[in-house]
Amino acid sequence: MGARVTIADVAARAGVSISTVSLVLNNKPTRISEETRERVRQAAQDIGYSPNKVAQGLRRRLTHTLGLISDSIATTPYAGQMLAGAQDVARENGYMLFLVDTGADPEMEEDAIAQMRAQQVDALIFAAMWHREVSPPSNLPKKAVYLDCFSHEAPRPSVIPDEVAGGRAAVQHLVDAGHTRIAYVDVDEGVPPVASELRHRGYLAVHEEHDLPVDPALHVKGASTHDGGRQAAEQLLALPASQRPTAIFCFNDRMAAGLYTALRCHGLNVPTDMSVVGYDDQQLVAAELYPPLTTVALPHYEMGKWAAQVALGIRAHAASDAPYLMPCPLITRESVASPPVGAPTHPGGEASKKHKGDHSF
Amino acid sequence: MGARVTIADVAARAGVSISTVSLVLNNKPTRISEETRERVRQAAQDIGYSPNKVAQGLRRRLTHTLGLISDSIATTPYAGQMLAGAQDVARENGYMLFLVDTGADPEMEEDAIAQMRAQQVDALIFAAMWHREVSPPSNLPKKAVYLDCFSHEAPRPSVIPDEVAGGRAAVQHLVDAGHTRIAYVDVDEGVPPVASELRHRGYLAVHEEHDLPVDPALHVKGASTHDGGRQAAEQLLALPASQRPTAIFCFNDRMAAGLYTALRCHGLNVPTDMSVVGYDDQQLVAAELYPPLTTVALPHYEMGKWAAQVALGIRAHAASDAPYLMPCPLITRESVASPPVGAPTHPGGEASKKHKGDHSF
DNA sequence: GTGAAAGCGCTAACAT
DNA sequence: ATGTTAGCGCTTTCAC
Repeated sequence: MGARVTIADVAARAGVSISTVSLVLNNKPTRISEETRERVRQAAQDIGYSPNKVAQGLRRRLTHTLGLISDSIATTPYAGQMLAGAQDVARENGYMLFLVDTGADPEMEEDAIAQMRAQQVDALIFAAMWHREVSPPSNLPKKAVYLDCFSHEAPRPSVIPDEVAGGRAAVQHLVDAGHTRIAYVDVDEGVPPVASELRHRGYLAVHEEHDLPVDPALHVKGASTHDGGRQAAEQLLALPASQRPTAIFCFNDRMAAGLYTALRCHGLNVPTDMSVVGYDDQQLVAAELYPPLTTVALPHYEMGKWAAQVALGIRAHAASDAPYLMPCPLITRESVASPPVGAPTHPGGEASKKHKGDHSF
Repeated sequence: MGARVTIADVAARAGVSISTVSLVLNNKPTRISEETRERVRQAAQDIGYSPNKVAQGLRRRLTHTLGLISDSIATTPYAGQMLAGAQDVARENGYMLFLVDTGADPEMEEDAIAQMRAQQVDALIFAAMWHREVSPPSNLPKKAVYLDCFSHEAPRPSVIPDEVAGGRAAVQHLVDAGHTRIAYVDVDEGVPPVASELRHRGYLAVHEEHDLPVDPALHVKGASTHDGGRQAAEQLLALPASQRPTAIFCFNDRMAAGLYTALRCHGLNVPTDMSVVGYDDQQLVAAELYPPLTTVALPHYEMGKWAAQVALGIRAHAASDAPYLMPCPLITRESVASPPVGAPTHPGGEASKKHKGDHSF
């Protein structure tokens, strides 16, 4: 854009050589008199000089740019906080962020990587909108880092959410509130997201730890949408009274919203008749449900920061190929209460201490 | 990153000078034998050469980068499609996108602009998350363009949604369905968004065109959230039966969701008991309500494209300072039906043709 | 203490 | 039809 003022202009105005200008403006430990330094700084200030980053980049072979390639985090209302995290650490460290969304198209991914290389980015983040395994193009730089995804074929430093711990936290919270019959509304998709099984693992672990029986009828599935949640809830509500859950742990907030709808249609109240915990802490959704949804937050912002920090070498990461597991905090709101009095605690209403390992199916 | 292969390497391998390489790789109309051209292309291909954009940028004084500064579109789940639009245009035209979110902090905005200039971006977009007037820093380049915002002090080409037409479309749709008592659930904020008044203008225009009376009691306000919508609905529902609306036009989808909640709590069904139209077509919200919400879409993607196109000079824009008004399409889903039979058509149940201009309050 | 000069990788006159 | 040369704006030895 306009700013055609170069280092030569500063030098001229300060009556020194351009190398002197460069030296003082970069605070090089070269011995230049404080007097000249001041004169140079003043001159630069006066004419509004700001170094041309492109020229600097060419010379220093460092562009102070960070590339972020994602399938669609930038263009989807879901995981934008990852961008926020990455952006913040970039800015704090004087980096600019190059962004490209590829729609997960391999050809575009490869092209995006080529573009990033051509632009001489100093570091690169390869991100996914939702936690999954990816197969990045072969031209992915060695120094890239994965954000919200990982790859076995092409391992790199990687951050993903600690889904198992998240699932545990959700279910433990329900158990703490007194629930023993807890349903898991799972997602039912062609390729189930890795999160699905991981969260369920957390669900099972808590059951095992508390010697709670696991009722297969309480593990229902549906599409990962509002409507999927609604339909899953209908399944649960169709169960005989003695078998019904008193609480539901839901794969995500969208489905939890569907749950709310179904429950309300049946005249059931959240949380007095049914407790529900979601997952994601989706912005503009979880906190806006009525009542506000207790849920497990996906640490998008923190993961974004982590990725940018290790990409820029500001943060060390373990040498192992194991992804870094970012904690998923439980966000307590108003959708959980004690079970209604008189609710059955176990199938048929008989309380029982089942032996461990009985929760397989 | 790795790619340390330069034009000199290609020249060496092809047995020509670097200028020849440059000439053929840039398809310059200089007469170089087809034979040599092929040899050069082959050599480049063989060693995986890709021109250093930084060096090119320095020399050509054109970096093929587009800067996008926003208050928070990238980090908020709301208007990400603007980014998508800008990104798509950038990519299609061989540009890379520099992104920075400033949180609307003037100091950060100024700094972001300075960074963009220093990076020698070829074009700049200044964007807002929601349609508003902005006061950009004084260092905003002359060639910048506004996206989803505008400024009187520092005019530039600008795109904003055609809110008046959107409001008209919504209310006209309701009138077409047979409604005559239509409420407007407005937003009640310290500084009301410019959209608020504009959409209301559309509401009034339709009433005037159809000689429909405008009942001030039907213009209620609340916070622009789920809960604000819920409370506004309660106000409407507290009206005597004869004064109740049969349809509600809502400032945004979040509030419409709150409306749904309140309606359901009162045992009212959408759309048979009450029709509702929202605004925004917010991703993962509007289509996921139950029933899916008929709403007016904010043309985020199209606005993003427009901004990028005029910023890059691919698209002409009118010389005037008037912002370009992007149409807001009505998205018809399932929240609108005819009014219930027997519903009053006007206050007190008496139908009436009021004279024009009677809708002031 | 400060300046001259070389060069980052590339483009574009200008030669040949 | 192709090569030589002079920079783009900056950093960084190396002289003085």
